[in-house]
Amino acid sequence: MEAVLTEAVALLDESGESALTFRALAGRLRTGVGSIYWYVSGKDELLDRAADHVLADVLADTEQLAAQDDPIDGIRAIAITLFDAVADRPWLGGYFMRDTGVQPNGLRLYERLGQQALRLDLTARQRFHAVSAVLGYVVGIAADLGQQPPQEILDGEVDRDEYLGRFVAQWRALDPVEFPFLHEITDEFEGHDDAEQFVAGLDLLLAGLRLQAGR
Amino acid sequence: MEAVLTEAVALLDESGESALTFRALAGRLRTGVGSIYWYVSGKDELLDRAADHVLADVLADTEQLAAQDDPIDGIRAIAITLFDAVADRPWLGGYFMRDTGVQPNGLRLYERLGQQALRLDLTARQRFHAVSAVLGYVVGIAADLGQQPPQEILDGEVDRDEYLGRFVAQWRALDPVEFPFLHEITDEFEGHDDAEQFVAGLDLLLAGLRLQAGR
DNA sequence: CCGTACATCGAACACTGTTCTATCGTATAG
DNA sequence: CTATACGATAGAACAGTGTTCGATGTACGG
Repeated sequence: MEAVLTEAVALLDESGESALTFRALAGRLRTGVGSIYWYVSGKDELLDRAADHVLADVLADTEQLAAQDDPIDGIRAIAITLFDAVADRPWLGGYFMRDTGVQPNGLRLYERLGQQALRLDLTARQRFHAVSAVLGYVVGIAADLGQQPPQEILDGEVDRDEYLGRFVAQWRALDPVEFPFLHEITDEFEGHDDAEQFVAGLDLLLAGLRLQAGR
Repeated sequence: MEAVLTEAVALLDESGESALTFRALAGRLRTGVGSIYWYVSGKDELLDRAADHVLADVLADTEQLAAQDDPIDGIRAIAITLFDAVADRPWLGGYFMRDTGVQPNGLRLYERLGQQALRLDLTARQRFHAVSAVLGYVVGIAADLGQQPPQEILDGEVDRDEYLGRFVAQWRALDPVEFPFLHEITDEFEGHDDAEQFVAGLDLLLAGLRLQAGR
């Protein structure tokens, strides 16, 4: 059982979502496809369990972060840890939101964020909305990053910078009068850092929360 | 061509992502599967184009919203319009982020948000981050809602309230000492409104942005 | 020795996206 | 009028997928 999950995660990490087939997984485990179905009801459950499996690590990493002085700093740290985990596991993005609320580790992570919110002077509803918003934001950015580059870059044929460069070139070719924002953005986009971008947005969200909590 | 897209969207709207198969689509169009490949290079492009196709409507709906007095109100209105569109098209969630930056309407929507941001007193980088954050947040919440209920509710067998009730019951059964937040949340979750929840988080984000822009 | 429960396996099935080739219809050139 | 080229259609074939199912093994208590 444990081996099934770890090997499934390994396959996902190495070659992405499409590489996780029952036959490939069975091959790795040196067993038959039928055996996997004894542990797992189907592919959906396999992916859910795999996602929750890696969430265990995230949960462990956020263990001591809960002791932060400022609860909002606590939320910030947890969110960043979660983002980092998803950043180098693009496949996670789409599946861990499905876990929140059902799978054990997803629940615990939700709770961990919520316990920081409990230390804020908010109504229950405000707390509910705040935690959901933070989680939703993390998922959204993660999903954005999750779109795996179209194979060429995965094979190493094309450089990542060159890949992004195509977008930039395409944007620059647009009419500057009709697309003033895109033109201004282009320079920022070139050589931008995903993590930095994520944190910048997170801080906007948390600034709003801070305002609401009167801190 | 146009018919292919509209019929594809119709299939997606009616029965979700899994219902859109080349054979089903060909059947509706009273044609062969091979014909579809003349218009579209594969399923990826079909989904991209379908997503961009409905974004045209969103774009039209946000047409007059750009004239808002306050640019942040403008961003708010555009974001809500986009959310509404995704809310009753769960399949859209996962595919329109892939469009932003590539497909025409996705780009225009991005630009439309950005033009509001241009009216704010921010650095180019701050603008870039702000717009990306808003879009990421919308996508994240949308993806959360996008997880289609597991068929039973789609068939009408099980009531939506009863479906959510299962979650609530499961949460209530947890240890209140270990999960204080979840217990507090439970009441809020019961009979919560998705749209209201979305707007609440959006307003937190925009409050932070307002602070940054000095308004 | 049996029997029962757990566990394994892989062939078979129904379905998917995709490719390929044959064919149609129609406009334009000779 | 005929020939040719080309936009467009159609469906059979292929490789690959998740899933089912029954046959087979293994362990252990009676």
